[in-house]
Amino acid sequence: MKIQDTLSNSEQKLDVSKKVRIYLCGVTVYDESHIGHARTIIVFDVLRKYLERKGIEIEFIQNFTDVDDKIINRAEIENTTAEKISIRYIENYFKDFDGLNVKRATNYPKATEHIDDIIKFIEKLIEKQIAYTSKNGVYFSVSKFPEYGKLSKKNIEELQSGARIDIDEAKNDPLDFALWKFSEKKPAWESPWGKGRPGWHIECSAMSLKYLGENFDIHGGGRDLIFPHHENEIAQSESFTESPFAKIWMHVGMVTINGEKMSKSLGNIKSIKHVLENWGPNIIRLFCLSGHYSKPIDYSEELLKENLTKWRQVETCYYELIHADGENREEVNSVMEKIKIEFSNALEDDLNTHLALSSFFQLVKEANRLAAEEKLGKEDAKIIKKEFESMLQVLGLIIPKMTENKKQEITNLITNREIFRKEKQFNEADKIRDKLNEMNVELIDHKGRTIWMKKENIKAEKF
RNA sequence: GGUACUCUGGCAGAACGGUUAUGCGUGGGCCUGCAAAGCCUAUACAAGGGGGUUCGACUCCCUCGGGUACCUCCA
Repeated sequence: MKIQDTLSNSEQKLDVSKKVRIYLCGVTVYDESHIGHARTIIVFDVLRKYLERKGIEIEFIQNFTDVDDKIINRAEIENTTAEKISIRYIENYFKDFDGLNVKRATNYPKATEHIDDIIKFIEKLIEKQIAYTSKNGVYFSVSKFPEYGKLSKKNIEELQSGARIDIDEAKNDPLDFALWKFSEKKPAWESPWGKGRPGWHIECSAMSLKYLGENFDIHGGGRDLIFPHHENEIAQSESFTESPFAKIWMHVGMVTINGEKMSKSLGNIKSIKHVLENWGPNIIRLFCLSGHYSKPIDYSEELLKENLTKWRQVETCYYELIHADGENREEVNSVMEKIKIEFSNALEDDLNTHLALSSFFQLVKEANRLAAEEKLGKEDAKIIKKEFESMLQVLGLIIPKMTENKKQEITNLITNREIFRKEKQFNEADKIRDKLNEMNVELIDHKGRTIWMKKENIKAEKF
């Protein structure tokens, strides 16, 4: 598999000969997550699920930043503790992302639970004279890391001349960044240099090293983390280990809205909770995967609607497949084989989910075509269904399941409707159909038989 | 201002020098008791502007222009 690497600015082969170690920068837990977060995490979810389908073992680490000024501010506003805030939003996070059908990471380390590791990390940097203590905290000396800027392609002189006026005259150099901030209040820990809390970037260096070791395979996050966050991580980690940090840097494009980045300050946030309520997980995932991950994607109701149409086709396909009972054999093997290969090839090539989706929809169309032409045999359906489900799994899409009781109830209603239809009592027959529609069950009349499909309840569809 | 990315048909979006993908939308049709869903079929001579390189460019180079992101916290 090839992945575009931000550092080398070229495609790199992912080594899958052994366990693949991935570190994804997660969220700062001070507020609700929005679909910008969702996209990044869904992209990595698909990457992970695809690799796992190939039988590759994955160690997937995603951190929670649970110590940060924003959390502290929020706690002050609400007159509560930072810990309570972060606990609340971690719970919130899992609610959102479980709802989006994102597989849980191997581990979700939190900064506050790794203070010792962070302190040890900083100690060694001080020992190496790469970090220094000032009156406000411990700083990383950027000038001691000559390669600084290699990820974001910035050069140090330009950064220095363009640096905004820094209030902190305790720093040797305006580019130096905090590893440890002195503070007496609230979330603060003892350290060899004084009471305080870690800076933002150090946690990822310390925790990725702890859980994934040196030189792990993929480090990811949103594009907006390239500078300064990931740049600083490289500086810290490579100074520490004196060996290359991550092998591949994979960055996901922003979600925009009306062409502008979705962000708190612009007030154009669409929370996952809100979108999930209205559109459900499948449509959101289809939307997030509809373009190449590295490019921005513009959020709009029209696009979600477009994906709703597609999702209905997927549902139809599923129910046609499970209800297929024909004898016909169309020799569907070769087509499926072709689609299957195209699907995988697309993902192998820098996780081209858009092309993978095209293949997937080709399968859906093929199945629906056979069904519409009354040619979908039971055996063929089995073959198609196997691939269908495999792709569904990789894409993280889920057909809502039904209880046996409900299925029986539907079958009974359909039988009754058939009787009315035979007797040409169409009013009565239509009443049953309406009743089923209210249950979000749609009937598909084939020649000589009627099948049903359960439609996912999409609130936004009603508007 | 600097750096990076980006600019494809009504919309969304691929293809990384030679097949004008694909989806949505729209028109027509099939199926149906009527619908719905689905399917079939038609539909766009598209490549930000201008130059090059080449037998041939959406794809490479130059240039001009638009957009976005980052340069402070940010997925």
